[in-house]
Amino acid sequence: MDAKSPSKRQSRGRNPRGQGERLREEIVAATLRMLNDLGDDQALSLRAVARETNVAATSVYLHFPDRDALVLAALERCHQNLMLAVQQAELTEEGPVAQLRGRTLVLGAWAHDHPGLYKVLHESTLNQHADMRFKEELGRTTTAAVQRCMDAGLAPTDDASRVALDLRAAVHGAVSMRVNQPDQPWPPLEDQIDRFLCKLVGVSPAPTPTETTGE
Amino acid sequence: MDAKSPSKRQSRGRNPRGQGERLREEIVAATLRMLNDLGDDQALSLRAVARETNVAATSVYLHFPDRDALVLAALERCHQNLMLAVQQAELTEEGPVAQLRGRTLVLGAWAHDHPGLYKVLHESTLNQHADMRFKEELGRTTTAAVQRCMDAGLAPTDDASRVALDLRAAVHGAVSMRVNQPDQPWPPLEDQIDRFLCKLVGVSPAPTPTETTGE
DNA sequence: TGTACATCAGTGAACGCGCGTTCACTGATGTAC
DNA sequence: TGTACATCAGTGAACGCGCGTTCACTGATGTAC
Repeated sequence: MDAKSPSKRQSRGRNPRGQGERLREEIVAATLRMLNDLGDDQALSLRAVARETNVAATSVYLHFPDRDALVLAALERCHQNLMLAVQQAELTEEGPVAQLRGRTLVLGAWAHDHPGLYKVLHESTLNQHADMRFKEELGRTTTAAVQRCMDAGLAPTDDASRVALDLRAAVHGAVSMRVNQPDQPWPPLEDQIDRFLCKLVGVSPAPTPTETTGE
Repeated sequence: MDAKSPSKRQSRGRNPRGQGERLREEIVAATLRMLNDLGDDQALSLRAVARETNVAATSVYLHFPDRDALVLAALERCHQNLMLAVQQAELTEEGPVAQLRGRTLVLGAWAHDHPGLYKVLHESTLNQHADMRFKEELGRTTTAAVQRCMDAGLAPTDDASRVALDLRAAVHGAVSMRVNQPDQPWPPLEDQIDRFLCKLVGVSPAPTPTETTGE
């Protein structure tokens, strides 16, 4: 009899004519929520997404040809969100080094806030079986950010794509370990990222000596 | 009529009296083979393992209380194998730097040879839901290897466990990216590992005979 | 020596479940004439 | 203005499948007496 009653679904009601795409959004949102909880794309079922959306399982097929298409669409949306957060961080900071640091820290923070999604995006078997070329953007923008540091003379000139790859690998590894073993007593990610920026990219130590982040 | 006939299982025959534990070994071996192919523990079914072993599904219960116990036992075995390979590499090399480099390279090579197992061991959701404390050994031995470099004056003295964690994170990230996106055009892992050793640990460049920087 | 019994190594049928997907359908809202 | 028809947004029942697990069993080999 209540909204949370598991035995019988709320009717939810249908969208007005011409607004059918709204359901698509709700389905994608539910998919992202569940993928984040599960941390594994294979564990997600189309039927569970439908239940979460308060909709018949068949209704999902109104917007997605099959389960895999649904998951992939959700992950592309997820990647867009992540890229947006990273760009936002870059715009907030001034100077190439602060921008590179800002975007890297935000990536770490995003992973901390959405550990399951980070896992699915970067570590699920979908990476092998599906076309996820949209992910290449992250590599390109990282290289560009590193290149800007070098161009400004704030990092030793080197092959920017190679340096960016090293940085990306190190940060991904640090994040991955934390995401996969959240109960382990990890030291602060921020400090580790700063070490990577110093040692791998060669920028001078973080401009903020304590924790006063920017302002 | 043939060994590979999918419709009807070969009888396989039973083990002689007192040798029942052999089946356990076969089941674990099949589990590891399949986990490596799948790269995901959730995708592995007890029934599939039984089929692969040419045995009734119920026979698995003779040696493991349930599916999860089977997977966990296989992963513990898997970790033992990995540790053995790493130790072996360490014994082969002479000097703390060569030993650290050797163990790190072997870890990378092992991941390259068993990408699915590497994924399951380090990136599966089992890490969150099961007790995999046996994995802590890898961290301890890495720290010890780094400490030996510092003690010998071959790396700047620092908090060895912190430096080891940075190295481990970086290498894990580099390996993880390659394992998860095997079709991407990655540069040689060996070079990347050498850069990590130089930049993160601070040892002098690899003693490889190619350009002989420090001979 | 025979024979009853225990143990060992494994089997086959059955259970209930959730899954992805297909199919024919419902019922409200718009539109052509 | 009425009315037939099209479109839209979504439903409910059904399909066959593989799954984890339980249960009672089989049949060979050892052992006590």
